[in-house]
Amino acid sequence: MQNKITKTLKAIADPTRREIFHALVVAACAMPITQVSSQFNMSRQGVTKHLRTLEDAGLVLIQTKGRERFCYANTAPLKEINQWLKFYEKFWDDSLQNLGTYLEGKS
Amino acid sequence: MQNKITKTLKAIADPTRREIFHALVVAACAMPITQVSSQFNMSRQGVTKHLRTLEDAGLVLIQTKGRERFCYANTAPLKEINQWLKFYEKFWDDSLQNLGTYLEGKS
DNA sequence: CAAACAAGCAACTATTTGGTTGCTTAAAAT
DNA sequence: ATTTTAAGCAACCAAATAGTTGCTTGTTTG
Repeated sequence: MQNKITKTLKAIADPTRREIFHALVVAACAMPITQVSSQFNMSRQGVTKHLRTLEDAGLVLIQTKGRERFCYANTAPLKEINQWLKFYEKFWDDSLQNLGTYLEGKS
Repeated sequence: MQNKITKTLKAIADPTRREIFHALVVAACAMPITQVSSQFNMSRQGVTKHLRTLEDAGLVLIQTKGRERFCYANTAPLKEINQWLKFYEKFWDDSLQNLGTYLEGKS
């Protein structure tokens, strides 16, 4: 349904999800869901939903071990966002002045 | 209500909005709303709503001239996303291998 | 085996989002 | 001065989102 970059952007557009993702990145080791959710002022199910969104975007990988499900951050999908941004870097710092130029010509 | 980066990310998380933004960037000149909306298979009001979201994120600047409202892209807010990404660049390419290492230690 | 624990599933709710249409206002053109 | 045009506003709608709770399932552990 949604393409990859849209999924990734939507995943990180939510501040709670950015926090969850960040926590997993800095943890540098896999964590079972309960342990993740214990760090947030939210029900386990709430966190699970966010984790699923992140997993769907590939930003979190989950591996089952017995009754536990270990979550781990994967930053790779962020590369695509970086690529997307690269195109617009060319336009940084000259947008406003162009607007000025254009509007002057009009008046 | 929402902080800046969240607004920016939400704005570009929508594919239609990314298209509108892109069209304005490559146009390199300000365009009245009707002209923007003519490029999309959507009502003018639909496009206007998206433009407002983009404007609220600072990605589009709008200046009124008579009965027209000229829209212009401003890429500056993307810098903040770039900053956000920078932190995670450090972790690119080693996420998966760390997971492997961790899980091996567990078994 | 029984108790405790990790997590999934389903149902429900409120809010936000992406879109529409109809009507009004104000500026420009004829 | 009338008509056309640009755009705003408001109301409405369906679908998605962010969250909750209650219950079940399956794995550990005592």
